[in-house]
Amino acid sequence: MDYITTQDQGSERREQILEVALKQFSDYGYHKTKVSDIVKAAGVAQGTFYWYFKSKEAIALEIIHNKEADLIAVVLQGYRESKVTVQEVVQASEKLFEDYFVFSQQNKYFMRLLLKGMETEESVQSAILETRIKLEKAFQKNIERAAELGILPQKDPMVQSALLVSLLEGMLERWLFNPQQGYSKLQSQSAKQLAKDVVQFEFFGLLGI
Amino acid sequence: MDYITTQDQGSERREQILEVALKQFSDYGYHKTKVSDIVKAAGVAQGTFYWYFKSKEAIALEIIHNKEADLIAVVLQGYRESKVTVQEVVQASEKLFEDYFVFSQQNKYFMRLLLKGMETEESVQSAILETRIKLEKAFQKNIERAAELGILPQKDPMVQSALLVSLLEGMLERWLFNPQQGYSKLQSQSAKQLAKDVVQFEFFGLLGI
Amino acid sequence: MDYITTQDQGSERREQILEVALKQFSDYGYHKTKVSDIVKAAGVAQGTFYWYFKSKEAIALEIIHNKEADLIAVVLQGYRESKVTVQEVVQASEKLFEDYFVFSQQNKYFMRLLLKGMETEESVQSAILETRIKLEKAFQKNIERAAELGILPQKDPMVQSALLVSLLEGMLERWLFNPQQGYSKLQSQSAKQLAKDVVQFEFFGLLGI
Amino acid sequence: MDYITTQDQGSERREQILEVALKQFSDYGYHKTKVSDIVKAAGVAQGTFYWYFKSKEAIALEIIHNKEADLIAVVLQGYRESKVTVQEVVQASEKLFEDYFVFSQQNKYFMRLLLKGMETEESVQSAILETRIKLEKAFQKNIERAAELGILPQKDPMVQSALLVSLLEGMLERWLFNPQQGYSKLQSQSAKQLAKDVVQFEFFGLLGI
DNA sequence: GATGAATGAGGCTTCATTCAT
DNA sequence: AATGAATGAAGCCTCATTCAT
Repeated sequence: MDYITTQDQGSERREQILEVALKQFSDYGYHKTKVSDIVKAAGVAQGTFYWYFKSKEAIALEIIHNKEADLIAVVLQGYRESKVTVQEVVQASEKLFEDYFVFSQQNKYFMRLLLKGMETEESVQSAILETRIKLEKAFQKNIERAAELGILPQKDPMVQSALLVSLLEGMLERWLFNPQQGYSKLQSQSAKQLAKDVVQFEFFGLLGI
Repeated sequence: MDYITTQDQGSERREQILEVALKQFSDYGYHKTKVSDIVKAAGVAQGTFYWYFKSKEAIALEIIHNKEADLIAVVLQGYRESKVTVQEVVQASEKLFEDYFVFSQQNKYFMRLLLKGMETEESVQSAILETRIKLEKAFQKNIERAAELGILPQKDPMVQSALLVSLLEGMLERWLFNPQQGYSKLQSQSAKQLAKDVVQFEFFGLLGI
Repeated sequence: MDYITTQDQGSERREQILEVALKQFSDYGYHKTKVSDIVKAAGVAQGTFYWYFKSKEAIALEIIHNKEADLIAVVLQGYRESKVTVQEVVQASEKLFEDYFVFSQQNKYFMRLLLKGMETEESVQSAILETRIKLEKAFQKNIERAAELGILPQKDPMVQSALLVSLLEGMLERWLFNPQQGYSKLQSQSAKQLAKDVVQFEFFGLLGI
Repeated sequence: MDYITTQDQGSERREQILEVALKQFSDYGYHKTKVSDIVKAAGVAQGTFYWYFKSKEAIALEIIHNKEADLIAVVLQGYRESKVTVQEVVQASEKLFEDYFVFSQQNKYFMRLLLKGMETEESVQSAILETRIKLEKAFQKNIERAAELGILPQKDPMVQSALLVSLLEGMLERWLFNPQQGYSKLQSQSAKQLAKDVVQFEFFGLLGI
């Protein structure tokens, strides 16, 4: 007989409500997701929601903050080793982008919130925006390092990271979220293949080799 | 001496409500924009809104459809003349992107709706999505033509237009909409300069000349 | 060339609005009939309605009062001559009921208002009720006279007229107004035949000769 | 000692709202009865209404359906035993009519809805009409049986039941619902006495024995 | 911890009526 | 006389949040 303590059963419930809320926010948006929907899907009573969370806004905020660190970690980790040749940088980029796409695949709902930026309270909006900025900063830092090493031409790194992240986010959106026409070929690609396409374009543009 | 007829004064009211609504939808989103807010800002009574529009949903739909054609026209027009050298294509691209950014600047609120894709009724959502798809299709067609002419390498034009539009939309977002930190340098650029940056990256990538 | 004065053209409009309103009140009821519906059907502008009538309530009141006198006249006229034999009374009744049904047929919409007693303002309600009471009083007076002449047994004339009018109104409703099942045979009857049925029942009951 | 469970307290609230709504619908009609009136009279908040009922229309429908079965049962039960003489049939009729009037007295508000047929949504209208048709069918069936047994002359049973129900409904209206003049004597009668009057007229008419 | 009934502010919309022309 | 745009009170309903148990 295992002595399962009940002390963290609440925790489990909490986790479950969080998950359900994330999915619904992502699928239907913040306003169209009613607290009553969340509790129904989570199989708890309406009051229970408010035992665990102060408000609908609070749970949204928590959802954002929860995964922020994980996402940033993916990017920062991607550049840890120093590289010296273009070849190495390209390979590192490929690896990084793949990680980014894999993470997005595994955290589809979260990423949709981040990109589609739900229409919600100021506080949540800000949280989303900040996360995205942090992410872009992480990319920017790496571009700067590569420029210092003479691997990349010396151009405005802010603009370059903006271009790069635009690429990543745009492709991610089309790959994971756009349900309909046109992108079926894209959607059947693996994260690795998608990363390759982006890297190719990133470094060499349309005319590229 | 012009005899200004009063006959379209009603039309003016209508137009004014449309404008106010567009701005508010763009600034605060669909759900947070109350009909009562719109009429207050437009200086008319609540009932007046319903004299001109069937519902809140209807005005949103009309807003989208209103400018769709204009936007598409900008892109289609951009490629009318045939080009034969890379130089010409690059220049044409620059011109096109500039037009796109200028249009966006002049229709800032509309473009924000399009990109941030407000959380709203199905019908409006679809209208937005369709507009974006049409836009991308327009770009795709031109890439295909350039490939046929041997100006661009023969790659998947769907992926290439997706990459391109990602670039444009991402930069547009950072240029026009992101109110805060980091993008001040970007935001002070002219549409022309921004177009140059994007074209440079588009054709030659990070490593480009 | 006829010199049609335009002075009563307004009158015509007025009449037309009255007619349209009567039909709509009867068909859809007071509350479900909107002033905007009436004017649409009458082919005039919304403001025109209020040139002719003080309010929606006022037009309803006028409609009721308009035909009240006609209806009462039908009943009072029915008993003008003195009768001395049962035979004569029965024949007179038959004639009277036929008149009543014919009038109802010709004033279908008005009679429906009277019987279904629309859900409306107090004042209109009262007007309807009063009309019905006047009608019943007219019947009652005649029953009293017949009783005095020894033609009818001396019973409570109030109850008898109530019974009689119940009969008339109930059959009228089923004959003219009930659109559906069961009454098709009834509905194809003439006013004369219907009057016969009612008179038969009135004087002799179910067991009657 | 009774252990009154609190489990159906919610049910009590529901019941109370139903009752209040029935009374108000009956007294003022469907449209003039506002949901805000109902909850005020019931002493609950506006939202509470919508916890128990989907809409104003839904509660009206439920009210109708609730008592329909009871009413039909009264009529059907009235004729269960077989009768062979006129005397027996008359007595059975008297009993049945009395039951009908007693039920009506006890369900005054419901019966008013049924007879005055409130101006409301299609669905409720239909529910009311159907109930009335079922009732008349029940009467018709019994008249047919009496005719088969040779107790009543062979005439059109549809017409006869129509006449009969007209009588019952008309008298009920005057007995229970007409607040004013003229019917005071009627209104002070017992259900039994009223039933007698109607039966007398039903079988023998004005001239009756 | 958990329930679900209860709350009430506030949103969208309708519609009788008024007003400027 | 006539128009039709404009008004605003008021109705139905939603839904985040609270409360008694």
